[in-house]
Amino acid sequence: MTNIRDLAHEANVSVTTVSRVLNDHPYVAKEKRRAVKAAIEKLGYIRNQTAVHLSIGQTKTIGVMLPFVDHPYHAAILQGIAKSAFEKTYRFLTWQTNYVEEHERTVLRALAQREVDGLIIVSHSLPTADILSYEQYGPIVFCELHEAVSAVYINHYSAFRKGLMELQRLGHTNIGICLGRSDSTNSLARKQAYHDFVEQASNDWVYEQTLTIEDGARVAARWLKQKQRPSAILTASDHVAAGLILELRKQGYRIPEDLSVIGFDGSDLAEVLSMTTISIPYDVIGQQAFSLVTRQDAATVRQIEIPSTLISGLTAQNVHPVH
Amino acid sequence: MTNIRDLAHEANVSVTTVSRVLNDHPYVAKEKRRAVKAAIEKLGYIRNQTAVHLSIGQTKTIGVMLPFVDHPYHAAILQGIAKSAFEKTYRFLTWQTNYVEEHERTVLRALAQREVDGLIIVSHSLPTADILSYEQYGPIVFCELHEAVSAVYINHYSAFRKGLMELQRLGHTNIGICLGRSDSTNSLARKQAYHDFVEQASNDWVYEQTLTIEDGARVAARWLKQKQRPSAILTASDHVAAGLILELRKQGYRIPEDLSVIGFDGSDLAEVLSMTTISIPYDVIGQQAFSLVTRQDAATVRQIEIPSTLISGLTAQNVHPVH
DNA sequence: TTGTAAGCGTTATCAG
DNA sequence: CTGATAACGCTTACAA
Repeated sequence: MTNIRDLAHEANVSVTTVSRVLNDHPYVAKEKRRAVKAAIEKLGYIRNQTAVHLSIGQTKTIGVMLPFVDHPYHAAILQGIAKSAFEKTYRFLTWQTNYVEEHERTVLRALAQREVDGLIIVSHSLPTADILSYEQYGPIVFCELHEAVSAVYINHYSAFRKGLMELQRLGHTNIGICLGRSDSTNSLARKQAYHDFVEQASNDWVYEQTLTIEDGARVAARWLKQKQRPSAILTASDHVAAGLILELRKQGYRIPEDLSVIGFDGSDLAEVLSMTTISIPYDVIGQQAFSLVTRQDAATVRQIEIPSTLISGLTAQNVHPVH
Repeated sequence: MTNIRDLAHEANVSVTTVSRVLNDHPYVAKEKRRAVKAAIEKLGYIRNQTAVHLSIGQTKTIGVMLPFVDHPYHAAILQGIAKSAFEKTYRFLTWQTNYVEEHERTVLRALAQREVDGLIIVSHSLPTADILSYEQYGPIVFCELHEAVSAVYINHYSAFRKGLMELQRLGHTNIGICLGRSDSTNSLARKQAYHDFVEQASNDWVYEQTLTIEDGARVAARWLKQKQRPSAILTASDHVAAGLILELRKQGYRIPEDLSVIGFDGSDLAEVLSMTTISIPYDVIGQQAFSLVTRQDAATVRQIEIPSTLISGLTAQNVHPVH
């Protein structure tokens, strides 16, 4: 493997000059520059990035911690990161943690070991304070809102409020909600919005621990068993909404006549089912998180709120009058 | 930042001994080992991986080239890679190319520059030969079948055959197919299967360039306009099938009564729509590709075929007799 | 404009 | 068992 010393020898210059040519520095005589380029060509030289990284003390790589790479909205964030990284000729390393704390620790260790210059944490289960103790090794940006951390986030309180308001505008008073992981920051904000804005809020109508299509079907089963049923349900993901809708239709119920349903994410699934949903620009989250983690003044805490949008579909309508 | 020299000084041993302790080598006296560990603790030492990489001449990182990180089946492959990489304490760098050749070249260059030890190419548009010229820099594994390359692949010919046979079993003779990118290896294999196994094969019933839900809706529009319509369509992705099914239902047609549809991938979408589909274990592709690219004898060409499975759903049924 | 030489933080050879 | 010392391949003062 040819290195810059070989080049220097071949071109009859010093390694410094070679390095300068390689990095497009000024102050290199035309002929020498030409000579170096010729040597590069002749010897088929290719720069060894690892050596560059060691020398400059940076890897030009950022790390991404997320629970699942193949969940639609995490993948969408990843795609935003990929886009930005490519544009700025950065690389990114991805770690799938499955929310396992020991796996999350591996990611933090990688930052400490200088494998990456900074970290984007899409979602985590480790206590925030534990994570922040690694900030000494490099900037850390979250995609969920916490106090005193840099974050690019969705205001789930106001996003949920949007959905609840829409249902109330349609005349619904008996409204239920589906939540994801029980104690996540997001779920807490959503629950808060529910209790703040829905007068008839009832814990019987809070369906917790719903994440997948199957969970949606289970919500349907529970709804069917209830004596007092909500006339509308606001979910925390299009997947759950889809499971709910399709299971009820399979049972002969009509959506939205028998139950209004609003999804969350604005995914393909929502589009396919002409779902009313709250759309989130996940790719923008990724892009902003990337730009935050690579700023010069990355040490400064910065919080960027990403707006959500209600998309009207055919799964939520005026409350069905009781005969 | 404390380094092994500091440790050596603190523990009163040589850097070699420190390195040995760090790497759990035998032949280190108990007390010295203890002394080094104490020094590590005291100075809060953390190993610099970049230096390790430069020294051992490997990065313990593999690169992944794929067109879109947020397309369901690419994401599923990625998740398989993520799983295997984590288990073997490897890292992986992801590049999203959007099928842009210049972007694909960037990835190859990264291999040459030793940023990664090997490459997994999920899908590409660059000529295979161009890619293979980079094999001198490290092992390259494809997720599509080509001659003389290591690959983990789906036999699209036989997978499509499965779908076509199923439709014929149901009595269909007028069968159409949807294909993705026109000249991709996969499309060619699928077209071949179509012509080999369907007697009434007709180019009017080959819908090309279909990749998204919207494309599926366009297939529906075209199908509606045709005088001679196929009674069944085998698609190349659940997304396309979903667009087709939902658009036709919207227009008042019944699936499968008016048209039998078979999807491809075995995605969430298929599940939601109770679709008949051909399921592919994409995560397994990722895992196998990873194990191939990290083997000792990675230079040897190895090809691993991944099996596909027909999943019966409610979107394909016996051909509707003409009255 | 150019070059010498000292890092960057490890690993690994080889002699003791 | 242990330790000098030479790599690994590049960047960057500093001096000329």
